[in-house]
Amino acid sequence: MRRGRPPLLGRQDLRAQAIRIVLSRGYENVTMGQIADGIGISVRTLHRYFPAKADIVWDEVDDSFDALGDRFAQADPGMATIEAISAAVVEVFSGADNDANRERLRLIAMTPELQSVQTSAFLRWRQEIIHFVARRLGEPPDGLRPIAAGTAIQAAIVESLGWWAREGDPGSPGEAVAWGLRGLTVVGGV
Amino acid sequence: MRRGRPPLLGRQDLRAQAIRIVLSRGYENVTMGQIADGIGISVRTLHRYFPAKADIVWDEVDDSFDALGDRFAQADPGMATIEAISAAVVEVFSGADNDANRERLRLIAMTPELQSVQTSAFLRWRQEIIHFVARRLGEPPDGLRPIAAGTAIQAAIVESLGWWAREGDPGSPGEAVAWGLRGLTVVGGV
DNA sequence: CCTACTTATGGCACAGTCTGACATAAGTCG
DNA sequence: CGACTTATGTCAGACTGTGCCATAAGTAGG
Repeated sequence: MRRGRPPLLGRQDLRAQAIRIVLSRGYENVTMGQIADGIGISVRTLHRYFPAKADIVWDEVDDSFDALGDRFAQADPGMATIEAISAAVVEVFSGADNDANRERLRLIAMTPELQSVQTSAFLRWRQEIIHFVARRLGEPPDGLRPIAAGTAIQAAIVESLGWWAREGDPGSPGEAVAWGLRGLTVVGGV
Repeated sequence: MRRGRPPLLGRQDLRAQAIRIVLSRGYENVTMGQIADGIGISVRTLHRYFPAKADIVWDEVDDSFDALGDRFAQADPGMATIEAISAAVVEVFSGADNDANRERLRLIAMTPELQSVQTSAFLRWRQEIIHFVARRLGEPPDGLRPIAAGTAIQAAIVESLGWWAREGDPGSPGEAVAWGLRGLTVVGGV
């Protein structure tokens, strides 16, 4: 059996409760202490699960990593790179709860501290995209072009999601991403 | 005449001294208190000139804004959007001191806290690019495609500069940016 | 049951960033 | 000289984040 003292709450529950509190009061208006109190744990424990406050909001992205990686692996080799990435993101988002996502993404889009992300989740996601681009270009993942293009694509995706959340666009988040990435190719050609 | 008590040091001198201290000891190894002591001013005053610690490093970018905006205004209408932006950035950087720039950019590239930027300078710069893209696309500056593409292009530029500084690339920073942005168009087409 | 071990949690102190309120210094203008 | 204006300094405080150590709550084995 599993040794040691069992956690009071699973990571999922913890995250759900924390996000609920953050959404209800606003990211900048609530402190880690208030979040911890609301959940019923100590601040120290909260910080152990989420090293940075921003991780509370971004960490949920972790769940879509495996899915995204799988989509990349299965991507049609004949499909253009950006199209393949767009398709993968669209699929990952199509299964998600749009209303909950919109609320969380709007929070990110409207909170500067959350937009400038160096969270572990965000970095892992970027690496995934960079490696995919590198394979497509046939270049090493630490080369200039994969890094520059991968980072740019990630930025476009995040910005598209933010725009979708801010504007209250009637479509799905996946559609917004597809549009945004297509805008990238248009600019590249024009 | 100018009323009130004159500043002890101009903003330029302040910034130069602060950057010198940061570069010599490392961004994360030096505190605002140590920087203030090194200059000979109080921490509070230092914070008044640079609201965030990251501004000390990024603020110098401000100087190239007007130049960048001018280049955009003079850009050849027949030139492709990315080419025009690339050319403008190259020109702005060609006049700069490469060694000093490399040192500062390497600091940014190797300090996570400096890469995730929401500094005022960075945001102004982004808006400049977004507006240029919007004019080229004939779309409003708050539309999805200009925002997504503009943000992506800025990310590619910054990432290219970081790569150039990290790798010790023998070329100029402008060349690295040109390469990185070209990689963006390649991915868009492939 | 009792002991050893393992893991989660809590409490505490602390460094560091950043802000607000207020006093003080150093100029100009009349 | 006195009124005004601007820059600086001092102080207290909130907040994030980390290290250290004690404690709680389980399991495994005698």
